[in-house]
Amino acid sequence: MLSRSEENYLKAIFHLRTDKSSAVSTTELAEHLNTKPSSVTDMLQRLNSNKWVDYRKYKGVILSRNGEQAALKIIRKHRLWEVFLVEHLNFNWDEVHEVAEQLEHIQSEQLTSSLDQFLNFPKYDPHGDPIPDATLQLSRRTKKLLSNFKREECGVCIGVKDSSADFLKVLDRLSISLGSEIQIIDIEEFDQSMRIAVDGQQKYISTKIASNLYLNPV
Amino acid sequence: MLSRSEENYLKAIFHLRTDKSSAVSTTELAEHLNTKPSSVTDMLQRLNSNKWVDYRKYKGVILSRNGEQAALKIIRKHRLWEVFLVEHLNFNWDEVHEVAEQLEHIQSEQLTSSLDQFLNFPKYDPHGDPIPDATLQLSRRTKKLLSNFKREECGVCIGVKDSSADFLKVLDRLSISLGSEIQIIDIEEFDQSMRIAVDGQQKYISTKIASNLYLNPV
DNA sequence: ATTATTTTTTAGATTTGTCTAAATTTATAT
DNA sequence: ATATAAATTTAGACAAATCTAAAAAATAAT
Repeated sequence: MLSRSEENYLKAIFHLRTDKSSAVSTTELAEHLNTKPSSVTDMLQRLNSNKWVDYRKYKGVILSRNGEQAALKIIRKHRLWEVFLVEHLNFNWDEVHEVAEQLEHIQSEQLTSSLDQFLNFPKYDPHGDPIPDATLQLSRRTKKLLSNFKREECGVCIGVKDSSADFLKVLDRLSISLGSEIQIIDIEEFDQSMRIAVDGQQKYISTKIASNLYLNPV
Repeated sequence: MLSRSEENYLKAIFHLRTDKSSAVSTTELAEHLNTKPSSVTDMLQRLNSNKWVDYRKYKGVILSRNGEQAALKIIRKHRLWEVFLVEHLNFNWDEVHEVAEQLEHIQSEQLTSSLDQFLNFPKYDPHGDPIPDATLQLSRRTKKLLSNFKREECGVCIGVKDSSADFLKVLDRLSISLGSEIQIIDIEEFDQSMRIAVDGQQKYISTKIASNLYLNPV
């Protein structure tokens, strides 16, 4: 069985690899996990000898089939708990992460599947990220950064790229949440900042905000 | 902050001390925690130097004020989660313990208090044990073992002494659960076995069963 | 009250996960 | 192509939590 620390490494490798699709480097992992490169090397050697990852000296690491399944299980639990915290315990979406980091390590198949059922088999978590189902499949949908939209185009907010508390607070202030309908009214030539309508209400947002919001085009 | 292992020691001392009210011995703790006496000694010395317990060589250990508060916090979380699992995730009362053992270590004041509220501030867990409230007070009520009742007396089932899966299964089979009204119809002189009525239905039970069921006399 | 037995503690070793400092390999720059 | 810088690994150490085996203290038995 995987230790908590091993689980965190697998999860980190998964997250760092999804966009990059090349091997993950020791330094990257060390930064992401707030630890030292030498500690990462040690752990990767252990995970490699137990076949959770494919790691080669100086060449970085990728998840094995087993490792990826294990990572998906943890992510599934993490995201289900986030839904529970927001929908039933009235957490704000910027308060859930820290607690979900702990809850994701609880070991009980029965707990995970009952929770899934209790929550009505949600497909997305409160940040719009997909929740692996019981067979660990992720649902995909087209998502496009708001910053890549053109004048007059429309979309529904389905997720965030940056999920830091700071950014989520900005969204709260702008009354933007998952499901908000957003229309691009105008784009400033000078700095690409945008005038948009959020569920009818006009707002003005910076490029930085626009480039961290995912919309599903309509 | 307490490690998971330290938390388990505090909880064990609390549980072993409630009935006994004398100091808890090293061997007792070792058995209860499935570990060796030498490991217990090590840990008690550490807990003692951090003022969680009052431990003296060869004399056993009791909780300090701090230690008792810490133990009550863990017990509060454990029992709240048990209520959640049974009432909302359809766990049977013999399936909750193992999972609650993990959930009790999650650190988040906000989580505990929101969960308490979500569950409507329950005073007792699914085994009838009292849940410490936000100020860590336990509600008390008179409870008497069924085996101490006399012919024709009545009571409401409010808890179990033995909460092993085996015993809880027996109770399921007898349709005895928390809140069941029980009347003693007859007691066999020979072996103290009992004929009782559970919510009107007559049943025959052994002394061993009777001496593990708590009733609130009416 | 001595001896024998049981309980408890100490000493020393082990595993996991981490660290620092030094050595090695890879990448970059002239 | 070689020197320099950056990234990575190795070696050795440490803390937490455990273990076994041996020593010490407390308890029980004669």
